[in-house]
Parts: sequence; structure tokens; C-alpha cells
Amino acid sequence: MSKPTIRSIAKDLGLSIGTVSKALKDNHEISEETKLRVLAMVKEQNYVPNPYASSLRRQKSKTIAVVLPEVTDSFFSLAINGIESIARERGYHVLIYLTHENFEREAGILQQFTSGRVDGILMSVSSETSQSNHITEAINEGSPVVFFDRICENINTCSIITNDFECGYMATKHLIEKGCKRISYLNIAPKLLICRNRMDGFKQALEESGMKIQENSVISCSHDSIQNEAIIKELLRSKKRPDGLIAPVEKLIPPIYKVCETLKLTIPNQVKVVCFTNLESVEFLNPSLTTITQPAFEIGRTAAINLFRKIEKNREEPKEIIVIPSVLVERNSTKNK
Amino acid sequence: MSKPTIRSIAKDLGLSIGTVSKALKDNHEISEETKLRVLAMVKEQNYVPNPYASSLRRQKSKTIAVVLPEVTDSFFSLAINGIESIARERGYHVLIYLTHENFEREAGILQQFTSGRVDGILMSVSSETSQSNHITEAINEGSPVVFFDRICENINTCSIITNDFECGYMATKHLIEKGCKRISYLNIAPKLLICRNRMDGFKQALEESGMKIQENSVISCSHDSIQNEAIIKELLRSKKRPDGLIAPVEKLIPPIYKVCETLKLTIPNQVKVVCFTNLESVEFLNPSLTTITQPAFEIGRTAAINLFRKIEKNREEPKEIIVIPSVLVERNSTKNK
DNA sequence: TTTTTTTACGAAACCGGTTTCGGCAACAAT
DNA sequence: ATTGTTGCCGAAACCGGTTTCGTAAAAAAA
Repeated sequence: MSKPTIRSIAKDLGLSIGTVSKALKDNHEISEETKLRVLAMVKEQNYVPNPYASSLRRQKSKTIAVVLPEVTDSFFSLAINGIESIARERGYHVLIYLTHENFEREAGILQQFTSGRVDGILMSVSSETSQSNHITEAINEGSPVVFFDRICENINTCSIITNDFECGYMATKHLIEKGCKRISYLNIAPKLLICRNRMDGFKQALEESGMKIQENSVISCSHDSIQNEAIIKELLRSKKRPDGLIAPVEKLIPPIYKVCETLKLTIPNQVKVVCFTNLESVEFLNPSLTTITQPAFEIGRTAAINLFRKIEKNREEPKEIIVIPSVLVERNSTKNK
Repeated sequence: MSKPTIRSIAKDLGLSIGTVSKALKDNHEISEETKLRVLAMVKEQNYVPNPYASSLRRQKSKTIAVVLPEVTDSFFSLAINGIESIARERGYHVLIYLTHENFEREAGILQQFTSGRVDGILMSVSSETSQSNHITEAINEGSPVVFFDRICENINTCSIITNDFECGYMATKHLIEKGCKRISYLNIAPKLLICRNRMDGFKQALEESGMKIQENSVISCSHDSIQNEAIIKELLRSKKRPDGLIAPVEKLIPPIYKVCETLKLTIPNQVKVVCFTNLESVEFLNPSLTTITQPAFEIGRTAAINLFRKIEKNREEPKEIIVIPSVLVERNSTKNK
């Protein structure tokens, strides 16, 4: 027995295709009695409408895309949780695409969306992304975009971020209060607004405290952990070794801890560390890690809610940036003896 | 200017729709010259074919589904990476669904697939899943399924797992070698084959060492971290407190470390711990955590490869279980002074 | 009773591709 | 000259729903 279609259902009931279709969407044109008959048959045959036929005709897919750099990061996996919770609630399907921080991949992915594969796009841009034609094009072709975390400033849409400037500022002030004299910010994606904001917060906190931006104040890291280890090792071996580190992403935790171990530098006595992360186990690191904990789930949720808002009423809405604040959780990596 | 369709492209070129379609798939019926003209126009107008029209006619969607309990676990997020790498290579799209360990959700998700939304399904079943009608039905309706990690034994398909029995055995033997006399296995999903296998390995290792399964040998944990904390606290406060713990999932790390801290039990002196996880930062926990590290990326990759094998040649293939071994990485949480 | 309105449904166009089939040239083989 | 062959392309059916429009019968209004 082959898959039931609306045609086979209609035939079995002696009804027309259109009638069955309307009955299934509870259209007022159809009598209650007929609706019940249709529902019964649908249930009996376990009929599920072909989504692609519907998508083709209605020109909407009930599907959204999530485009992000990676999933092996507590922030992004929690954000996906938040997104999924809303999508499920609304009956939407979620396509996931990983850019691996690569601009060409990101552009290639976005280009596919110009054909109407998805009704909307949630994205966190790659660290290489500096131009935004690929995104504009997707929007122009009718797929609204909402950014979360790694937003694209020159695009006129809704974005959900945390208070990155304040976070950078908080982290830095915290280190200064704890006695740090030379703080290094481990930059990972200078093109990203959020990283620049965090760094600007860092710089302002330094200035306010009468500290200068120096040679080793901002260190460029990569996405490769071997390289990062080398970079951090060089930093912590230099004459003017910093006594405070700010890491804007959790992938820097292993290299930092490893290098400190190798160089026999103790955290927090010789180097204090603050990292942006949502990993639960940071509490039990040696030493426990002071973190900026972002509202990752809530950011994902809010992004999804706003995307659906855009999808539903597709009129132009003003550029809006929603900020959900993070919290600094103080632990032992920044303790002063 | 509205979206280009194959119709508008054909009209602009003075060709028929069918010719354009064939030209785009490099059909031999079309002359090189015409193909070049079509390609040029397609590029000029940035035309991307409507995927749903194609899916509808071809009865295949170039899309697979990944159904899993959660993403906030290093194993699953790495597995997604592996899956995505293969899907991208083959030009497939990836729909993601989270069951949150809930059987009804899982069944509901699977039911949708009976309509041909996806060409195949990769799944790791929820811990509540004991029956498999929902999965059989999806397979019968034409969506091949490949399991990874949390497999469903009574379904005749390809599955990718790690050597769970040996892992349980290894972990236990390791603890015994390190001097443990009373070991507790923190069970999390007794219905799952992999958990039973790990536990069977645990039991066999106990027996071989002349140790008996006792009251506190197997402890049932839940998916809620507050509850787990209470359960573990009770366990570690009991008269016959274990001196070794085996945790089959990483979400148990925080409660274990927390309870030990609260009860002032030092790891590894009073309690030794082994956990199944792929988290990079376990090396820097206090104390560093001995782990069973699973080949998560490789499992995801292999599952995807085998799913595509099934999708391509859709003849029946024998039930096959591919085992990719894990490794025990010894660290300080199981050191004996 | 006649006219209007409402109710309930069917026929058919439509969404945008894919694929089958048929046919016209041009060229080769007989 | 006749009969294949081959190359190249168009016409049209088709995938499985959705939606518009028309209409017969029943109910309500005149």
C-alpha cells in the first residue's frame, strides 16, 4: 500500500480534493460532519500532507535556518536550545548550517536561501565576515534575517546581543580591583562588533583607571588551538608578562590553563583570568574560572521570537537591537590571595 | 523585479522550460552552446531553482533529519559536526530536532517524516524510548534510519556505536587497579542499550575481580541536575559510601564535583571518578578528570556516510553495527596517592 | 410564491520544477 | 533514393497540495 495522498483520501471518502484540503484546515465552508469524516479517515490511514506540495503552492516552507560558526561551544548550543523551543512551539522546522568561521561557506549557504527554502534566517556571522552583500540579497529575496550575538551592524534588521561593552568593562574593572596591573585582552575576531565592543569596554576601563594601552594589551588569537597555545605561551613568557587575561570565547580556556601549567604560572596568583562562557563545569576547574555568563538560551529564544514576528507581519520594521545583559560570576581565577 | 523562475529564464532565452531544466543538469540532449547560454543567464539573474518544486516532482528532498535528545553535550555537538561535514559534502541539508529525552516528542517528530519531508534520518533515541513503532513506521514509509550512539536494538538497520561494554569494563578495571573497593555506577537511562552495555561491562569487571554487586552498586540518576545532586549526596553520605564512581554522561560532572566539595570528600583520595565525556576542559578540572573519550565526530561522520549509502542504493541491507572504540584517558581523578 | 442569501461542495487553475515522448533536421548507411 | 541514426529541442503530463470561482440545494427574506 503506497503512501496516502490527499487524492486517495478524497477518493476513499467520495469527496473532492479541494473539500478534503479545506476540511483539514478547518475551513468554514465545510460542514462539521464532513470534517469529522475527513479527520477520521486521515487518522485511520495515518495521512500526513506532503510538506513540499504545500510549500510550493503557499510559497512558505514553515522552516527557518540557523546559520552559525559552530556548535561545539556552550553559548551556541544553548542558543540552539532556545531557538528550538520557540520553533517547536510554532510548528516550524529548523535547518542548521555551520560556517566554521569561513566567509565563503557563509556566503554559499546564504545564496541558497534566495530560492525560498526558508521563511527566515537566524544567524551569527562568521569571524571573517566583513561585507554583507550575501545577507542583504537573502533579505531582498524575501527571507527576513535576525542576528543573534554576532550581529552585522550595517544591516537594517533586528538583532539580539548581550551588553558586550559593559561585559568587557566589567571584566576589566574586576581584574583591576583584584590588583592586576597589566591586562591582556585575547582578541579572536576583530571584525566582529561584539568583540570590538568587548574590547572597547576593556579599553575604557583601562583608561578610567589610568592604565595605558600597551604593546601586549590586545593579542590576536586564531581559531586553532595549537596556534593559540603558541600565542599565549609567547605572551606569558614575554618580559612584560600580563597579570590578567580576558578571553572572549571559551575555546581559549584549555590553551590558557595549559600554558599556565607548562610555564608554572599559578592562576590567580601570577595571572588572573576571566572568560566568556556558559560551561557549567567552570566552577570545578583548577582554579574555578571567573566568567561572564551570557543569557544564551534567552538570546536564542528572543531571536526566534523576533524572527517569527518578522515572518508573520512582513512589513518593514525599524532596526532594533535588543540587549539582554550578562553577569560576571566571580570565582577563584581572579581571587587575590 | 520578482524572483526568477525557470519559466522566466526560458522566456528570456527564447527556449522551452524543459530545455533550460535539462541544460542545468548537464543533460546530453542539450548542445554545449545552449548550456553555456543558460548558465550565463542563470548567473546573471542569480537564479536558484525552487527546492520544493524539485522535491515535489522528484520525491526526494536532499534533506536529512538529525533527531537527538539534546545539543548541550560535547558528544552530541561533536557528532553534529561530523554529520554536517558529510552532509555538506554531498549537498544535503540538515534538519535538527531535539527530543529532550521525551518519548512523545520523539514519536511526534518521527511521525512527520512519514510524508517524505526527509530522505533519511539519523537518530539517537531518547532515554524513555523502549518501543519503536514510530521508527518502524518512518522506515516503512521510505525514510531510512541510521542510529548513532543511542541505538534501538530491535530495528533492522545500520547503527554506529562505540565499544560500550568494553568502556564500562575498562573504567571499572581502571578504578579497581587504582585501589577502589566499592564502585558505584551512576545509571542514567536503563532502557538504553548503550547504558546497559556499559553497566554490563561494569558488572563483569566487578565479578572478575571477585567483587559483588551490592546495594549501592548501581544508582539511578535523572536528567535533572538538582535531583542528581540530591541522589549523589545521599549516595556519598551513606554508611557504605563508594570510593569509586562511574558516570556515563557528562551532565553528571557538576553534581559529582559539587557534592564532593560540599561533603569535603577529596577526589581522588576518598572517591575516584571516571566519566564519559568529550569536553576539552576536563584536563583542567580540580582534579583533572579521567574520562572515556568517545570518537564523537567520527561516529557522526560514519553515521552520515552510512545513511547516504542507504539513501542511494535503497535496497535492503543487513543489520550492521559499526563499532568505533573509545579511549580511556587517565587523569588525576583516579590517581592513587 | 418568488427572490435573495447562505451553506456546502466540486472543478480547475496554479505553484515551479522534472521527465517522458515525439518530432524535425542533418547526416550516415544501404 | 531510401532508410536508419543521431543531435537537439519543445509540448505536455506530472508531483500533491492550495485557492479561487462557480453552482446546486436549502434556508431565509420578500
